[in-house]
Amino acid sequence: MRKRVTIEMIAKDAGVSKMTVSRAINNPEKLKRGTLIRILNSMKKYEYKPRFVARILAGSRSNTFGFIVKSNEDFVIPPFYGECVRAASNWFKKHNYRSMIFNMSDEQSASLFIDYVNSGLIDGLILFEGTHEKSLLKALKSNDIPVVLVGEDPEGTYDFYSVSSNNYNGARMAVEYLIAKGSREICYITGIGTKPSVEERLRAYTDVMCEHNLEAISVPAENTLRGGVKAVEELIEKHPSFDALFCFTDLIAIGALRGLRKRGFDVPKDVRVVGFDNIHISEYVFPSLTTVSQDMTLMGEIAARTLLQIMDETQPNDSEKHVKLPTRLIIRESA
Amino acid sequence: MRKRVTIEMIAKDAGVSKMTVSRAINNPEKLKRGTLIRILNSMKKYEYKPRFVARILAGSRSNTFGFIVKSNEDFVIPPFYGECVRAASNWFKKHNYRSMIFNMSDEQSASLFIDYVNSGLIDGLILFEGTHEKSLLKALKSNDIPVVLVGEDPEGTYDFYSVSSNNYNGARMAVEYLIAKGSREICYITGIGTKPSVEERLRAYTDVMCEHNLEAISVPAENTLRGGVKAVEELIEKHPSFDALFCFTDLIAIGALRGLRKRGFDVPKDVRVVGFDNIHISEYVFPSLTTVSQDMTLMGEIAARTLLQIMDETQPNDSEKHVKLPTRLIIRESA
DNA sequence: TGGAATAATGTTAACGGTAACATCAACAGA
DNA sequence: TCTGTTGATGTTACCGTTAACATTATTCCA
Repeated sequence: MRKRVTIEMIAKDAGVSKMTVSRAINNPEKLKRGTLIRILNSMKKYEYKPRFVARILAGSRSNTFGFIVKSNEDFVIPPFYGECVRAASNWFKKHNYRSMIFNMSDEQSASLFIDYVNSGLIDGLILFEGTHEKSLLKALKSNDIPVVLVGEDPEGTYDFYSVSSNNYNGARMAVEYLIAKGSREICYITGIGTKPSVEERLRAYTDVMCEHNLEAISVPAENTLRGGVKAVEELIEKHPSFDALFCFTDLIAIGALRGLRKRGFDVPKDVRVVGFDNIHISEYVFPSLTTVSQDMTLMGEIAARTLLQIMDETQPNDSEKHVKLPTRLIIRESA
Repeated sequence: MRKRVTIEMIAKDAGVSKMTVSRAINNPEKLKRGTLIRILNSMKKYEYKPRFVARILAGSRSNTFGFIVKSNEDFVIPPFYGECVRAASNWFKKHNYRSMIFNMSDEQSASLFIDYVNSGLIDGLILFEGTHEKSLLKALKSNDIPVVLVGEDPEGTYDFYSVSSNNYNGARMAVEYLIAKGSREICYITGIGTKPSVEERLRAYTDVMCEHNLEAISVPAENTLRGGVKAVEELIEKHPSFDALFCFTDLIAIGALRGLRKRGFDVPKDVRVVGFDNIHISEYVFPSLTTVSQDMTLMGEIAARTLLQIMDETQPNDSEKHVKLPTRLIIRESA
């Protein structure tokens, strides 16, 4: 490998000082036309690329945003995040920012990642649920890194921006729909933990059931395909007479479909099933899944836009600090 | 935000020179016990974290590996990669290396990413199929970055290491199984492009069909769920009498299941379906998918191990430069 | 006990950029 | 013609670390 091309070599070749080359890169409008052209030619000739880490050390922005995700046993990037990552990435790219994805599955990876943050390698972050490591949040706050939480809005100590869905209304729609369809013994497979999404959807379910004088029965499940299978088995054991299932997520619901089939239940004839999230594959499983759709594309766009605004110092006003988007019920074959 | 803690402050606090602090971090065994302890205490007291970019600029390794993936319309990280990313990540983590994921969907993202490579921010890379951008490969080669290609083994100009499966044998097994089951009009939904995986599986299919004096009929499809649906529609139009489908990937196969059902075909009674990859969700769809399994976990481990070996200069010998792993036929409900 | 070998630490100069200030040329207005 | 202003470029210092070499302290053995 030949020697690295540095700004110094370009300066010499173009017959100017380093600083003038630096200006050609960062403030081209401040140079005389002829000088600029000469420098650009030299840069092309040597295939010069400024060295990222040197710029950052000298105090520049990195123009890089990151996504922090938590993988589960089914997917490295849970499909629920997918659309959002895609939309935000596109937004960043359009504004000439890089973006990258970090998998934060444990404390160790958090600490490794914090090095990045502390070094100025990251200008802003989108965090998904399950990645709110305390040490990470602290590092982000103390480095003053703009953050947007997506999908979950924990009104925590750190007061970051957030974009999420109206979980309560979404879950209500689902349960009310099942009741309208004629289901009476509707069980709920809920999520694990004390996240707002878990609590709000559960509350909606119990509220609606209560309003209709129906018994609310819920079992918890890991947010995975297997979690759905296991929860169904538990339900069949404890409450074999249910005629509908509302599930905390599509992943669980797809697992539930499999669990039901294994035990000989027909969906939707014997049991109606409704999920939450509307991940892409839900349209393709059999029976295709009736579900509550979160507008992940919009969430991604809003998150990205918010980060860019924070960086431009045109901070969105506080009323937009915690955005909650409406959900839609998508009716397919499973209910 | 208070002022950054630098190595200088630690040096002063511990009453030593910067260099000694640097040694405490990088070669603690070279210091006198007392000095080391004093320095460690100071570091803890000030919560000192060395600044990543400064180390790299001064010539250190980044201890960071990257995955380059190409998202499709269904997933940001195609599930096929998933297990591999997970396995390799764990391997890296165990050896105290960071890893991160880059989505390389177009030329622009390639050029942004190349900045990273040129800066020394990346010590090694795992590339998945579809990410072999020419400009990227060139940058990797000229920066002497260790690379392992996973899943595809294009014997290209750059001669990188690779880990892939024996596509030919895998596909043969699938088609022979279908024939053994009694299928005769077996169509193949093939992939797009001239990748080895596409060519080898297609060749295996035509070879087996030919050996049994059966007509080989194939249609191409995008490697997505929708691609599977569309290909089935095309087949029904052109060759409505098929009794089995072999698909280039599970994603296509799952799409095909949906397409078949829409047209009233029962799987496996009317049509047997076999996929390729054994992605996690294939076990959960209905009917669960019979498929050719690639050992992605092992591929990930081998890829990670290879990278580490290259860095240790204990380069694996050339016989291991292009690893091809065996595949297994996983029999489930769809065939 | 002295001198060589070795261990422990210090000093200097990079790494490759940019900020802040300095300089110089060109031009306008008095 | 002189001076003030502006525009274009150069100089110096610094970002925070490590490599390479220099120095000093310690140990070992004749």
